Amino acid sequence: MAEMPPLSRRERQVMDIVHELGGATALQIRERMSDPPTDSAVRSVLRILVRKGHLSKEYDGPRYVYSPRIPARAARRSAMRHVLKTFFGGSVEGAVATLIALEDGALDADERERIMAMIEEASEEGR
Amino acid sequence: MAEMPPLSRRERQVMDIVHELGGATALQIRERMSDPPTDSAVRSVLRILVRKGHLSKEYDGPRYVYSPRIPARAARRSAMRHVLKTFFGGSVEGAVATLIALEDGALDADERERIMAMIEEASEEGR
DNA sequence: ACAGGGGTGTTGATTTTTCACCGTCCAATG
DNA sequence: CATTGGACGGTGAAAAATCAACACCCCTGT
Repeated sequence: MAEMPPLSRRERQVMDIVHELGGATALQIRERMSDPPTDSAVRSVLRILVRKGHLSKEYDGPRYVYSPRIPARAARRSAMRHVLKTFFGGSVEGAVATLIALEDGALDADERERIMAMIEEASEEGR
Repeated sequence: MAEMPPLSRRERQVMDIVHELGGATALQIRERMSDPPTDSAVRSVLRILVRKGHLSKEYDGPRYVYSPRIPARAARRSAMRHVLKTFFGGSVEGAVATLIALEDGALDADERERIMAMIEEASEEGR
């Protein structure tokens, strides 16, 4: 059950789409691709991803829905940990800075409050 | 100058290492790989990355140092934007939550303060 | 019952990626 | 000098990824 061999280009592209949607059909996935190959090509990589254990198939009505085998929570953490390490030298501070500056100007009062609260809690837990 | 074809597996692995180090020699890169191929193999993908315009070579003393062609700032933003979209549905709040919970318990008082300050500023700017 | 359409898996060929062997160059060593 | 060792790039062959054609369903409607 080791996670071994990193994903190929297409595989990663498909995984990203599935992660973004939570779960998706072959068609939905193909629609979100910028350079869509044949429907059958998409299915090929889907099949591979299932065999490798990264996706699961579930029969929903008349078609299959593919979903990440890894819980969303874990996937999020893993992805975030990776960019944190790769691009921010592990600096949470730096990462947050970039994050809040991303959606230029956004971040309404509510959101701000909730984030502040989260940080409060997080640091209290630490003791 | 189009950024087009996404990187292959190895290419991405190498790019990540170079990003993490800011700049690196062929040897340094090879050392950081979990499954290191031959030195010459590493150099091959390096050569490709340079040709594709993702890396630049600079002669530092007796050897080449490879560095990302894209400014670190832009790379960071781009990477963060991608995980934000893919794994957090664009929710900055969610992303920050995961971020601060990552280094379990960590986040010393200073860091916490600085982050709070940043958020304050960010939201004030918005008005 | 038949035709048409969507959804799926298989297969084999083409393209890309990955890699190590090898030759060169240079600098330091004996 | 001759030799050794590190750094480098070219080349072509092996392996992997990518893809489209094709063949099967299973429906639904004619």
